[in-house]
Amino acid sequence: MALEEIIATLRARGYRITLPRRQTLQILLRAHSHLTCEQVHQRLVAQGLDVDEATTYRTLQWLKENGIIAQTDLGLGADVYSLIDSPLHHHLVCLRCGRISEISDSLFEPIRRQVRERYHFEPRIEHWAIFGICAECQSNEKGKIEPGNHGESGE
Amino acid sequence: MALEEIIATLRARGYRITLPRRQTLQILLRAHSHLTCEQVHQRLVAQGLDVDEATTYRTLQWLKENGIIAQTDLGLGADVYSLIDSPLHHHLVCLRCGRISEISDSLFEPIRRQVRERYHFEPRIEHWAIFGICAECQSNEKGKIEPGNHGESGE
DNA sequence: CTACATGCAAATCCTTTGCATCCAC
DNA sequence: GTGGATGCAAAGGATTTGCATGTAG
Repeated sequence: MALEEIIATLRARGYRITLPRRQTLQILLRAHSHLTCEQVHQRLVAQGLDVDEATTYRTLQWLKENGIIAQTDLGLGADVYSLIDSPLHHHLVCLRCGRISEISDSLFEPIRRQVRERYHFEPRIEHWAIFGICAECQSNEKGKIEPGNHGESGE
Repeated sequence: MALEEIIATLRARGYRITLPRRQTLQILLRAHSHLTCEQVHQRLVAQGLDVDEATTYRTLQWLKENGIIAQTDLGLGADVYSLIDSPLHHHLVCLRCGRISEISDSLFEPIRRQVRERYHFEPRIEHWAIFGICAECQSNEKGKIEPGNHGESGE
């Protein structure tokens, strides 16, 4: 979906289109990846827009409520925000090394269908993180935190 | 898994078994559901154990690192902690009314398998929340936040 | 005994909020 | 003109941390 198209939709819903809102949206459209609020804010400032970070939080919240972007916890401390555009994608996050990789949305289709059919629940699975251990860390430190294994220290 | 069995495992890993640790574990074993750190702490105090909440956070962290419990964000503000015991279960959380319902782990088996096979990634899907709109809210306020629909206000 | 766990209190840090001002419509 | 959006600054609240003390092994 193009910028002006989204803008028009939001305007049609009765919202006011301000410069902070327009530019925030533009940044997310161009990003092609997820960004923290802080990162979005930094880019806004870099573009010469003297906007407050609280406003950026409010704008992101608003875009989320309007189904334009998704909010995700990737274990980075701060949540990330990303455009909901097709094709959807999700992430694998390694609990050991922190590496984040991308996975296809197709894996989630079965679970979406079953949740709809069996529970009559409409799932919003737009940008997810699956935590676990990546291939590399599996070979490096086999099942270090597996229950039943023998670890060594509290940290 | 029984209390003493878990204790023995942890002791074998070289950890010290203190009263706060033993009783925290006991509370989680008896709970048969998820609890926030605050709730765990309250129960510890109610049992007459004058433990600090910071210690409770540390204990929960430790149990998590040792694969005994899972930590989940159910959208309640604070994360919840629950024993990893079979059969696993997960939750549907309604974004409208907040209702939380339980779903079977079997829905997740396909995605676990595919993540393992296709990405050689070992997923830790122990206690998840799927956010979305429950059946009741769907009929009450059809697709209020669907992209493409016409909502009304910022709040 | 000695290192690890705890108590206490303060700090962190993401996120939200109150209120006066401003501006999109 | 008017109500919604923003700036500013401060609060909020879950979680973490530093350090002295206590205690499990």
